Amino acid sequence: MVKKATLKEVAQAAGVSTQTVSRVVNQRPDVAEDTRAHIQELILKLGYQPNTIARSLITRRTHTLGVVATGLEYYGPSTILVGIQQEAEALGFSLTLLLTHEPEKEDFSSTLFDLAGRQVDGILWAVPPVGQNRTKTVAPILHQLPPILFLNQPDPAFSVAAIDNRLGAVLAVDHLLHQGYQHIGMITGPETWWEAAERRAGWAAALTAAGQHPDSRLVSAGDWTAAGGERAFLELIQHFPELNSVFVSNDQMALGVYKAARDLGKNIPDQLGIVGFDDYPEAAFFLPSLTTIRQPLRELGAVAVREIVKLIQCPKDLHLNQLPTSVLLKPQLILRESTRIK
Amino acid sequence: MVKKATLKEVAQAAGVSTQTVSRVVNQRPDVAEDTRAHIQELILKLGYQPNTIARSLITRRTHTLGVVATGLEYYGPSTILVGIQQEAEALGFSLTLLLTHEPEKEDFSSTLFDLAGRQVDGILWAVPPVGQNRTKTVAPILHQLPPILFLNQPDPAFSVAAIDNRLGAVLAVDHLLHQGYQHIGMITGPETWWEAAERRAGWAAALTAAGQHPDSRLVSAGDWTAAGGERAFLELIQHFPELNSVFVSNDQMALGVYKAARDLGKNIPDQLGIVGFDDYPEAAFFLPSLTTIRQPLRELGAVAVREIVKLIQCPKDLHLNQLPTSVLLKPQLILRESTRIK
DNA sequence: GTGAAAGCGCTAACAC
DNA sequence: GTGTTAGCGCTTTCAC
Repeated sequence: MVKKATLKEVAQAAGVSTQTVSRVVNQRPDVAEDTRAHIQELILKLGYQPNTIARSLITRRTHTLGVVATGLEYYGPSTILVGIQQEAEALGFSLTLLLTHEPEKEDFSSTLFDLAGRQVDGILWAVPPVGQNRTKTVAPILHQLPPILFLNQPDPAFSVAAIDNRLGAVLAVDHLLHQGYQHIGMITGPETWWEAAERRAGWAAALTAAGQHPDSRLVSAGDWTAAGGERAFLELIQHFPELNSVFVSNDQMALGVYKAARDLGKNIPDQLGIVGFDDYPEAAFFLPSLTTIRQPLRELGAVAVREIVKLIQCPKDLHLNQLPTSVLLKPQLILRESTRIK
Repeated sequence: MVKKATLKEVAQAAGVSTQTVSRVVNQRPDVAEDTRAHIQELILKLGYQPNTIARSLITRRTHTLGVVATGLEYYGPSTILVGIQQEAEALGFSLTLLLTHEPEKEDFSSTLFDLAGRQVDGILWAVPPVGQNRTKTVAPILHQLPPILFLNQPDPAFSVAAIDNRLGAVLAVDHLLHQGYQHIGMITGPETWWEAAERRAGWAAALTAAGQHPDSRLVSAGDWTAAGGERAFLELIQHFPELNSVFVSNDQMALGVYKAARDLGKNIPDQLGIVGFDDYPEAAFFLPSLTTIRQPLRELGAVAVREIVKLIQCPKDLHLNQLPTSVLLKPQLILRESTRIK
């Protein structure tokens, strides 16, 4: 790469001070029209491109959001990321992306400090919290960090945007009950994911409300994949042959259940009712099509960006005194064939 | 956010020069052991975090790769991104992510200049090239940009890493022919995607090699989604009722074909053979399971990072004289039930 | 081993 | 309207 032109060089070429060029570059009004035109011409000619890094050093704004995510191979996380990116772009922010692969092992504080060192204006944390160590690890260093917003588990100590997973699960189970299914099993995601825990809790709550006991043996854990869903279902049905419906924690695992059902000769929905979670685009194309819980994932990403930008723009001194924001979006039941009893 | 400690403040607290602190921070050997220990302690105590931006300004290295991608909602692109991120992290690079939504409309050069202004060390371009304007638009400004590598369409003028999509299509069609399917249709992706065009070309080449005419009426375009695949197939079968197999440009669209086949009462694989492309995790769980072309997508991402890092580390003066690199990875046929004729 | 001086590319604050 | 001065936080160079 050839050396790029600097502000100073443009200024010299134009015979003006760097300040004047700076004013042109930043579209300030107080420059004479012909000076501006002349400089603009030189900028083009020299291929001048402002050095964002130098600018950031002095303005203390990078217009960059740090995004920490995991599981981009799954529908949920990648859709949220798309939502984040779109809104960020619309608001003039770019993204620095960090992916973690083993959320359990992750060291919160070093990742956060890394991002802080990069001078991101704000942080979006989309990794499931493991246990309660968020409070323990993050709270004490919060004052050394830029504004941070978590995309899961609401917590009065932090700003959060999330989807009401528990409500989604309740919608799913209530629907199954309403359709007349009696024995409702549950296939959860990995227990380290907050989403998985919430969906399970919603399942339990809905059963309890209906006067049933949410026996933990009615629950089996998958790993978000179809293969995991199949495995979990086979395990479940072995212990509970009378099971006639399952609430599955995501659509991919539900597909695994379809396969197991076929292999066992169980008809969906007559002998086995299934409700998934996500409403990913293929769910409508399962055979039979999958009843599921639709999540506003892109909106979640967009809301998260809007909230963090609000926090960023709030005057620094108010920053810590301010109450953390908390947004909870509602999911929605999508009725299809996998729970339709004629 | 509270004001963070600077190098200078640490130096003052320690009663040494900034230089000495800098040496400690950068793990230089030439510092007395007790000086180092003392400073290290203060760094911890003050919560000092080096400002990467200031460092980059002077070292001219950001250890950041700019990634321009699109279609993260699809399996291919998001898997490539995961591969990119893993390898980048392993090599000590972080990512600045730019997503474009309408690759057709995208203005190459402004995006590239934007990234260059952010001082990324290298650029990974994972957006499909529209027509031939890559050559026209990018070539003339190449000398003003950091090293750039394209994740598609090989071109002697640029460094590229890609998967041999054409070969994949040939594998698919040859397999169908070998299984005895006579009338082989094709469902392509959007024509603006290089991958789609290549797969179509491979289909045509394989048919031609077998003495058949690749009639363009045997081709229908989808949009990578199951819904699009269904639509494209219905269109196809209406014009060619004798069609008994299709090569579908990705697995999601293949799922749409399954649905159409069921609605038309066509049995897979006896009356309709189907080969997909991607081998995304759910393909093995389709009913019947889907024969498809597996792409080494994560590896593609990893290779791309390795190549761009090589370019970055190559001495600047050799940079432009050097021949562009080109890596082409091979896909693989995965045999399953959707093409099995007993 | 350690420090002083210079400056990366840019903008803020003020003077004229 | 435009220029001057100062300095963001750090590393480089070279002196001691």
